[in-house]
Amino acid sequence: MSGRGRVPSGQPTIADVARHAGVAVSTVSYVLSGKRAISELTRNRVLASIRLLGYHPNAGARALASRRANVIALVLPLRSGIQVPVVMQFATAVVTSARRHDHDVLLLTSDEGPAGLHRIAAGALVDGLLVMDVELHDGRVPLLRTLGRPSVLIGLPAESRGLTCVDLDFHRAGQVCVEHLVTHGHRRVALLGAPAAVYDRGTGFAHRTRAGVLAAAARHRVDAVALPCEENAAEVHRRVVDLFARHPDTTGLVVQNEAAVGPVQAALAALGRRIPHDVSVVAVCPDQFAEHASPRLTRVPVPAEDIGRQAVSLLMRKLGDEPTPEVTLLPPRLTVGDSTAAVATAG
Amino acid sequence: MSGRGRVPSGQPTIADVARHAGVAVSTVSYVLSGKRAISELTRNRVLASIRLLGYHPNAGARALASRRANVIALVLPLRSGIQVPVVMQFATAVVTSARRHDHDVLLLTSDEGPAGLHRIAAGALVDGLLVMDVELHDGRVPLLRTLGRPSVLIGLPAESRGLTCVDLDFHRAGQVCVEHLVTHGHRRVALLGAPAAVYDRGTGFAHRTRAGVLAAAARHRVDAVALPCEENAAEVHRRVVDLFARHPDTTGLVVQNEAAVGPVQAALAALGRRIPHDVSVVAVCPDQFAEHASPRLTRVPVPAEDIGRQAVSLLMRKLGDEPTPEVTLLPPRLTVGDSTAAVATAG
DNA sequence: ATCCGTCGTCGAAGCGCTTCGACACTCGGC
DNA sequence: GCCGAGTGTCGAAGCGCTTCGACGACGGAT
Repeated sequence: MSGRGRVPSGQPTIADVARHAGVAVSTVSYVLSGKRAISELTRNRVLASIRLLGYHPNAGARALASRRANVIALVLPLRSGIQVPVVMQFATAVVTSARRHDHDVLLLTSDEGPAGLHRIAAGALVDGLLVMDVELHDGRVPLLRTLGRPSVLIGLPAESRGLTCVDLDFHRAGQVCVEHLVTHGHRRVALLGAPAAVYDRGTGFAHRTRAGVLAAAARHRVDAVALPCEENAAEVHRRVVDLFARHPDTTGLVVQNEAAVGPVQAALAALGRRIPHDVSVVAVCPDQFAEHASPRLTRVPVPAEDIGRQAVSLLMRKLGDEPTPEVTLLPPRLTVGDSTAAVATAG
Repeated sequence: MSGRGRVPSGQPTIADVARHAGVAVSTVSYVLSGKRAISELTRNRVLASIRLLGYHPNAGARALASRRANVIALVLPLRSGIQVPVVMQFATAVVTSARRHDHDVLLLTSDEGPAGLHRIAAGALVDGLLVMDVELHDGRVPLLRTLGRPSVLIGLPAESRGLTCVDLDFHRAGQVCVEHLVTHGHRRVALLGAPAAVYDRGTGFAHRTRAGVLAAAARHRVDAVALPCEENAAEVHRRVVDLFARHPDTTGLVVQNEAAVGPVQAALAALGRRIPHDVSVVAVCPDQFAEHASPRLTRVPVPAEDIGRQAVSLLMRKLGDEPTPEVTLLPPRLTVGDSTAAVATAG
């Protein structure tokens, strides 16, 4: 009496398909992978059997034999102050793009620390990693180099040699905002940026935007201040009041914090400054958000979808051992809304 | 001349560990799984070798041999109008809890449709599924029954027989809000709920909250209206103005839409109605959010963390073939803030 | 007719792990 | 001194798939 026999899983296996189609197991495999020529006739017979039996290849077996899990990791730190909706947009773009490349996405937060990345990578649970919310001096960067698996960063650390990074060109975005304001005659502008904690830990996009704003202001010889900006209404209110107390002649605002946009508008209203008559506002934020605000904001959208797609396709290229550029910065595009106007001619 | 020899992966295998420790492969396996007794001495020797070699078990091989991937799927539809931050909170709670149970999380959006769920489940990529944003008549529910893998719903469909569901008791939450207002003497209340689209597709939590609000109002014989509520400021403003035009004697507001809270406050301010002197506001939303609003809101927090943890632990129980309750509803707790007060005695 | 190159298919050897039965041992009870 | 019941360890058989080499069959060139 057989003896060992573990119970069969219930799911049909490739052997079942082969038997049903009257071909060898390897033939079924080649039909599925397309790695060898198979006659039209055989292919159709096999495909019919597959459909009939409801066959789905076993992921574990496939990963084991092919040394490819067809899964990529999405590493999301989920720190305080991150812009949740933007992150979510990235995540969905990544999942969707990955599926187009026949890969699935494993979600990793960082609270397991470096050990988590090791476990995942060394255990061959994933073929490659996508790392989000990158800091200028990110501790994960050296780690990535030791993992022995391809990775792509969404964001740009200070030192990008040997890496593959994708992001919006936030430096340029900051410049573009200021230039737009300058073109409209504004001579004193302010950046209301990310929460202080985000700058403190050296998050790339915040620093780069600030640098861009300040650089453009300097070049055009306009006065500029950059302020961090928390996300709750009371804080924002205080900031704005304070800003206009110190610099009453401020007429241009760059806001890089979608959560702060509403409160900023409210605060300006409370100060009796109208948008755009008295103060022009440019936002760096997801497009949807800016579009539904009222007035419709002049903005530099963060193209989360594009970036996510790019990131995935770069990672796929690396998985296929193709060379990839170290840094891919998407050019910012400024969309004019109703929140900016020429500066009012002095009384 | 070996011949076949594929290149070795580079990662040490269990065989390497066994050789290094001078034991059999199976012994290493038992040290790792604890499924058979191993002497202290041997265990330590093996563990030392593991650490020394930097061994991590290959996930695919393990999944194949044990028929357990140690991965669960998190199914997020990501439809319009979902409350992104809440969803994100769930997601991170799920990932964290899953790790505690030695599982990883595969992120699935629904844009691949039912086929995606089949692929994942039949291919044994995951051991079980966690399904979020459940509608009253969710098309995925019958599907889940056919997958042959355990699943847990975060949310509550109309028909929950044979399922396992976890959620906040939103019906009770609605009641609690109204009761709080009634206790403070309010006689006309309104619910500003989720966006219309959310009700239209029959999302459970929105309907259940509305039902709870209306039921409590009826029982306490106070007047109540329930309005859907979009997320952009202009819409909200119109709604609120309209509400008070029709029912100027409204003094209690239940808001179940964190994105709308700010605009609601602004609209009330614009109408010259102060919180809480003229109008009391109770929010159903994540705690963090309510806590940082000003005034600090009276709220029924959505305990995303708890729910996520519960969901995972129920799923783990199902994976272990233990019985689970069909419906687990967490009791709502109302936290008093500064946005509600006794109704002003009529002038 | 013969030879060679292609095409389509097959069989078998793993991939790295878990798990089952077998097989020493040791130890207490009689 | 022997038996039986644990203990601790080993060997081997898969898990379901991919991939490599082999090998007929066929067709065009010689």
